[in-house]
Amino acid sequence: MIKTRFAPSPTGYLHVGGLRTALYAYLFARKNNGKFILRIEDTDQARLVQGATENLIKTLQYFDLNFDEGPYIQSERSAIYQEHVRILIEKGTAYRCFCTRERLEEMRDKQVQNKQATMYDRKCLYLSESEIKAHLDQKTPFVIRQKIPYEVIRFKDLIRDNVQFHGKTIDDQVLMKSDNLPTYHLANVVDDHLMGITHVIRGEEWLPSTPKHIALYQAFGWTPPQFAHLPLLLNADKSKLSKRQGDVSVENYIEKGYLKEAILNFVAFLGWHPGAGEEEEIFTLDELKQIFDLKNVHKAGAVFNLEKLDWYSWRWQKRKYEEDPRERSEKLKELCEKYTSDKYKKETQKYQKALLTVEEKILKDPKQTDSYIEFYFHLPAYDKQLLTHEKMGVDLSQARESLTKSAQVLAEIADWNEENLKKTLTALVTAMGIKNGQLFWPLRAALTGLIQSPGVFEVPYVLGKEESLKRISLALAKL
RNA sequence: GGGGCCAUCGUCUAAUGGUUAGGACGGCAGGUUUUCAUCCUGUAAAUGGGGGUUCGAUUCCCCCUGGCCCUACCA
Repeated sequence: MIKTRFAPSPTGYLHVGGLRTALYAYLFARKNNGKFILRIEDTDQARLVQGATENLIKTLQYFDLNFDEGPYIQSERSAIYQEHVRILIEKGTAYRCFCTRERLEEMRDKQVQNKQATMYDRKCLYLSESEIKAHLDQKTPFVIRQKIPYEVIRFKDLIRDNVQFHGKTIDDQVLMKSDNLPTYHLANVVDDHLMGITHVIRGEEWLPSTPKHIALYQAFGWTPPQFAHLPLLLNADKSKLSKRQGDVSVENYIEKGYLKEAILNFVAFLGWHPGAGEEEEIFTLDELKQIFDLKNVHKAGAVFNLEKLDWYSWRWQKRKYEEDPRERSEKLKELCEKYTSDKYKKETQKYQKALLTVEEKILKDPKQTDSYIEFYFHLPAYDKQLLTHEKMGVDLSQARESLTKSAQVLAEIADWNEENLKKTLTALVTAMGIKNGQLFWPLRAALTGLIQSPGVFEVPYVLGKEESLKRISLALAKL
């Protein structure tokens, strides 16, 4: 039975790279009718963040990446690791190291100076029984190190095929810290084995650690699981995706209004492709479950490119809202609530009408909501040149004429609605014998004071008759 | 310094020992639209370099170059 796990550290938020790792591990398990479990790797007390675990679980569930077991919490499994490291010491594949941090630092400095590899010199490996006993009696703090075998360590990675390292190039890893908590390497191997993980799917940054893990499995006499090291997610400059160069927190993207389907679809395609000439790029989680295969995961890292995310987002919005228009209005409501300032909300009727005219833009970029509707409430200052448009054949005198006539016919509209506005204004175009743009451009510009805005029929409707006529006369005053 | 991984348009990627090296995003141009957006059409844009193997290499092998990852009592 296939079993995969997602094993994040609770450092505060879910990293987009972590989301993709979780997704692949989840998809692989589901595709093969296996299990997917969650394990929280919180053995570093210094990096613990309050509430991070809860947040991680919540976010995973938000994406419907449901786990079948767990969450297992490593900090609660301390006794298990201690028992296992004891076995290693007995077998002689791990040893206590009493070296002080100062000594280690000094040693490393020297090695760097001499352009040597920085590795522990195994001083404590050669301590005699009595020396060890003396240290123990004196309660000298110690760590437990893994004795890396002096031999070639090979393994087959599901994505990278054969990989090998020589033990002599690998440092004797700390397995148990002086606070009696295990390091990643120990806890990870012990847990993966005990939890029956068959496939370790994780980021490529772990590739150089894998021989240490293999050696550990061997030391315990266990069969190692299969490994699949995923390509890294990269910044625009190709370095490992980092906080410094942009948003890496999944929660931030949710906050920004991206649909979960879009986010998932997007990260799924960062480093993976259905292959076989498939050209469709929009897939649901269920569809991904059917077609996902580790064989189609790439080796090279993938730049995390937000422009494509925007496209996915738009495509998913259209798809979802076509399926369910109610969802669209709920989403819109939620976004407006979050992104428009209260001063606009006070003018409830106008505000709501205004929103209708910019719905699509809000969905595409919710944070701009305020600026989309601002002009309805305050006419921006503008130059009279805005009322002209060379390409459309609108000069200042044309603008004056169009606006004057517009004001006349608009003043006579009794029932002020979009339909009537459209009827009246198109009739005016015909009557004047001019092109649409020659009337509509200056009118829209006068009403909005903007170079781009919602349409010329909806704007005056939202503004109301009085305000519309007022803005037209303000424009005429400039001419 | 040591070890390892990787290399197709700007980006995400497809494909194959023989193709006009395909798609998508973005760009540009045009069209629709009163403007922006949407939508539609078109277009530019890639196999890092050098050696092999082969009738033929982007594909297989080697070297180089470049990029990245690891090199903590972090994960």
